[in-house]
Amino acid sequence: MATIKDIAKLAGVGLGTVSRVLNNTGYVSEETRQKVWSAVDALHFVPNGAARSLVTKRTMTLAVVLHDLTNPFVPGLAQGIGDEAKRHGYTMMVLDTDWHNELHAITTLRQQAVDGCILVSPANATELVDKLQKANIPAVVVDRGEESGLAHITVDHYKGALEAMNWAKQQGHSHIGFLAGPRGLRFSDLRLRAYLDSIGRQDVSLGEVDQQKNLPIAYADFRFDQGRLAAETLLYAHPEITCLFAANDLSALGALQYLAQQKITVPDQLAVIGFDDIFISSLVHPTLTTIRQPFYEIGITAARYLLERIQQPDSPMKPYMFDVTLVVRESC
Amino acid sequence: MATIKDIAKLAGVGLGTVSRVLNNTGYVSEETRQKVWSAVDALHFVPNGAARSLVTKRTMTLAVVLHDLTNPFVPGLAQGIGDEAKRHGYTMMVLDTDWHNELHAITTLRQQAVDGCILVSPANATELVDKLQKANIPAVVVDRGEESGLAHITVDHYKGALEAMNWAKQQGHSHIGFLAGPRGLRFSDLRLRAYLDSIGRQDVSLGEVDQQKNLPIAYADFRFDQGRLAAETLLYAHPEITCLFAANDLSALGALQYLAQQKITVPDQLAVIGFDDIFISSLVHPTLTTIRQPFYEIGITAARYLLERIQQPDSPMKPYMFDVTLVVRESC
DNA sequence: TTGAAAGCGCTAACAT
DNA sequence: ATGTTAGCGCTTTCAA
Repeated sequence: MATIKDIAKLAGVGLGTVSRVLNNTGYVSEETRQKVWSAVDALHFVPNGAARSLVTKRTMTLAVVLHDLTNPFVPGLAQGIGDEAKRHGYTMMVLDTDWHNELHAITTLRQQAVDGCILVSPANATELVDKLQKANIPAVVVDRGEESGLAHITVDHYKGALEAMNWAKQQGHSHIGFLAGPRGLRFSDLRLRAYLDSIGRQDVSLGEVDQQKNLPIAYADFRFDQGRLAAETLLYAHPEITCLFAANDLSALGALQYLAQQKITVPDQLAVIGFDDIFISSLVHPTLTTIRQPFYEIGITAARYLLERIQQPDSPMKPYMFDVTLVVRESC
Repeated sequence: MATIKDIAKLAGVGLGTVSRVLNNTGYVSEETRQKVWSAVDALHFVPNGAARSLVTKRTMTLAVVLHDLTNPFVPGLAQGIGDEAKRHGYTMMVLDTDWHNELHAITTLRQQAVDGCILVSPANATELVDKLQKANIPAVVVDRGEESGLAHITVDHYKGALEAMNWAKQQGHSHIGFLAGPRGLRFSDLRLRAYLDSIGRQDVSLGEVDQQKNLPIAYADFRFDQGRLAAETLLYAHPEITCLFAANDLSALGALQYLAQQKITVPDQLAVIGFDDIFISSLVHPTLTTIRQPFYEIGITAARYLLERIQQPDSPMKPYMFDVTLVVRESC
């Protein structure tokens, strides 16, 4: 591998000049510039990133810490981040924590010295961002940390769930069951809160939900197979239900499958409405009415925001709240 | 940020000793070892990857170059790679080329100096691997480069397509149409070849296919919407068809959607069989009969193979050919 | 078993 | 406008 020393020798100039040409900094005459570039071409020279990072303290790498690559909303998000990163000359590093090892990921980040980091709905945002801050790594959180004043981007989950409920009511449904996501995840809780408010149970706090056995709520934990089971449980316990609102599309899809097997027609006998608008939702039969989150745009924005914070670490933090859209299809 | 200098000072030892403790190399007395580690803990020291890379020439990073993060088979593959990489202390870097810029990605790789690279069905494998070789970056190709003696991993596409066809025939279908993938992609061509052979047209070379206007083949280019159109075209031109074999699940799903809209019942009026077994395929109605590729395992193997080649660059290359499995569901 | 010193390839400050 | 020099933080000889 050629080094700038080789380039300098071949071009007959000093080390500093080569560096100046490579980085377009300082004054270099057109003539020497040419000489350097042709030496670069001749030797197929590519600067050594490690050496460069060592002195500049920049790696031109962004990290994305996420929980599960196969989660259907992740690819769109990651693509947005990657595209925007590339546009600015950055590379994207992906750390899949598999819902644990978040701290381990942070250690990796510190070693690899990424310039910044996007945390996708981390389990413990505050702690992670704190650790990153100590290591001087700017971070942006997606769908978390709203309370704690971190740099974050989110979606109006509450409003989205409310819109879904309103649409269902508008379709004439007065008994709507809820397939809840995991408790403790903020955006999951927000959707649950909206559901409760919408059915007129503002009086029930999130902590009390589990005591209220008569509420038409079952936990599907955002998962397909749990969605099937939860739908079954819920319909058995609450035969009066005419519509299921699922906290995410995947569990709605599970419910849909269960209903198809039971020969329950959708939406005639039972309507279903989801949340997310993942790709699959427009393909299943019946197609799923849902709330769309603009994942790709969120990714773009997250990357852009992070890049800003990298350049100006103490610029004031702006809140980003994405709006969601009701996508009406066949299921409700 | 603390450096080993700080550690050395605090622990009252020399630089080399700290390094030896950190890397578990050479002899260090238990006592000094303790002293060093407690200094490390006290200062929250994390070694600087760039400095380390600069001297060791290793970055502990693997790159994955792929074309489209949102392609449904990618997440499983990437997860396999990432998991195996993590198990060996490596980090995964993802480069999404969006079907062009492959060469640009290579430049990034050279700069960031990854230790190795997995190319997922690159458009021009030989050229890329050649460039990487010149930069001393070991590479493993997934689904490409079989001809050219590169380190590669593939799936028995030919046999898989044959199995799909045999199953269709076994179900009593004698007029089977083909929704082809893009031409020129090796694994796409292999599936087409198997189709032709299976309908007894060994005489038609791949180059001649387009001249043979009477063949029941339409191009769906692996895409959902093209799958819809291709199904329509094909059924119009060849009403005798009773079964559609799609070169991948996504286009099969497109065909399925078209058929549902036309109130053509599947599999009674028309059977459909796909290739890939992406997640969605088990969720649509009717569920899709298809050929399963073990994406996660392929990812694991690709990473493991790459790691081997990193350790022993001139070890003999082993061919890896994954078997596929017929997954019988409702559509055929 | 340990400390000292050289050097990885580059940038940036300082001369010239 | 250009060459020289001093590190960046670490590993790795080489002595001791």
